[in-house]
Amino acid sequence: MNPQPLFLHNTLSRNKERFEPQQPPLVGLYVCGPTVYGEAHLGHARPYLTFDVLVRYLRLQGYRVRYVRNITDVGHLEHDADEGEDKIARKARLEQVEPMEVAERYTRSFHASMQALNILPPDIEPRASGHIPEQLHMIEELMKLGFAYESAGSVYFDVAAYAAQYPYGQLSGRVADELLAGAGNERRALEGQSEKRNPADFALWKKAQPTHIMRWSSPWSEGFPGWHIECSAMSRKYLGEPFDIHGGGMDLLFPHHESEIAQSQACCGQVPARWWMHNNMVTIDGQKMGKSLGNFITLNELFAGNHPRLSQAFDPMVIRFFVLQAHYRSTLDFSSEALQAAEKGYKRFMDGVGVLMQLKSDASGDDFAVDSFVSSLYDALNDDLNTPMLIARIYEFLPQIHRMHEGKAHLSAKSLTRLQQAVQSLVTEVLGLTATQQQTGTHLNGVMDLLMDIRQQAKERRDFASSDEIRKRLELLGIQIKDGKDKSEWSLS
RNA sequence: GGUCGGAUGGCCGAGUGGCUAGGCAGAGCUCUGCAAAAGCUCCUACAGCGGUUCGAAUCCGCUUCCGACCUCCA
Repeated sequence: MNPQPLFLHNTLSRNKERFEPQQPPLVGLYVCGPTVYGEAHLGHARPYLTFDVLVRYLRLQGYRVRYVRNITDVGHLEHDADEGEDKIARKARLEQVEPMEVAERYTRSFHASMQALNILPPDIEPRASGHIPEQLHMIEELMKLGFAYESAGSVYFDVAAYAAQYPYGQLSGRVADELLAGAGNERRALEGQSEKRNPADFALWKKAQPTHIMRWSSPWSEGFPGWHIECSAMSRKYLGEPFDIHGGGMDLLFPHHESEIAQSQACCGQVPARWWMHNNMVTIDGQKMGKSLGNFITLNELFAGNHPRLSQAFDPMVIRFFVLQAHYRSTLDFSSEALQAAEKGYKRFMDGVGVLMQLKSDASGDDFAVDSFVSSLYDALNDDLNTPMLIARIYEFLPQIHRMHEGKAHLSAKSLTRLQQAVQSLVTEVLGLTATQQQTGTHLNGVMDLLMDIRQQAKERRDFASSDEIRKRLELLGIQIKDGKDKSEWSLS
């Protein structure tokens, strides 16, 4: 248990603030989940990884976290689609399947990728399509309160009416007057603009065009919910208002999260979440990795090494380690070289941790201060989840571990146990890193034991021609032999 | 144009006033029948120009360059 306070950066104040939930030990966390109309890519992995570490750390500290992460399966208007049709509907027509079939397929694929990355599932994973009544209800409330209006079957949020009563733009630093005056709208050609009272207004409900397949009944039209209302309605339903932490990618800051705040504040009179946390983007060649830019690499491509930019396949744990080696609020530049560096570093890291776990105490005194080292590890996480700092401090400690392993340094049983427990819980439970799994069957293990015995006998006869022949031919089969002092080890490469 | 964030050694990436982060690559060494792996050692960078300070990668100003958001996007 860590007695030190945890500081988390709050986008609302642009400062690190000491985290204290409203009703300890309960913590309510909402994270914007994926829109399931395509394969998850590396950029998607970042927020889920970031908040996975947060949830794991909070739980280690004894908090009871309710983690809600939605699945957006109702589709949203696609601006650059020719007919302005629903993203999911468009994909469905192309693939000749039901829209929900597409959503289901990519939801399953998303779950598989998350599991591979050892990202714990959220406690509640609500689907937008399953919460249409809640969204309709919230829209009706907003209309009743005078913050929304109907226009040609669609319903829009009235930003001017809202801004007259509440501060608008506080999260993103936008100035309400300028937005209302249409600043930055020069390049907009959004469909439906003429229906709005003001260009800054955003849709709560959209009337479906005849070609639009995904549609639900509402008091105003057959249509579908607007771009931001699902998160407001679902977070309110499962976490109440206000809840503790709302998370998501930086690109959602505006308009998505700003709109969520406006909707919820208009309804309930307060900002819906106390902490707003935003992870930075994954870049590739200095540019954001994103669907619309077409420069993304899917997680499955990374796991399989199946992309022109990749020289090899990467273990999901290496991807996880790679992402955690950068602080979540910094951009992270992707390249195959950077991943290869992470792969090698990860192996050394986990090997060192593995050596530590095998250590036995044979001393009564301590050769170094375990307590200050362990607290320095917690300090890193307490400082706005500084995972790269945590990793670096463990790396720095690796030589000490090796000195102990060689019998050149010692720790008492009590200190060693404390060290092992701390590293174990931080590396395995919080960072979520586990040794990469080697898939070997019992048959292979048996055959390899036999071969290794034969080779060992050859070595003892100083028949190096034979032992080298075995090693060379196994290497061609993808099995690597490493000779130690007394015995040899093998591994699939 | 507006809002926000960056520029750190060959590459990735921490660090908000003094104590050379760390990883990868590279060099040397140890171990070893050889190889591989591993371990040890070395490699002292902070875009530019001013300013504040005993002292600045870190604070302030200016300049240059880059990115995110302002339109679905993690």
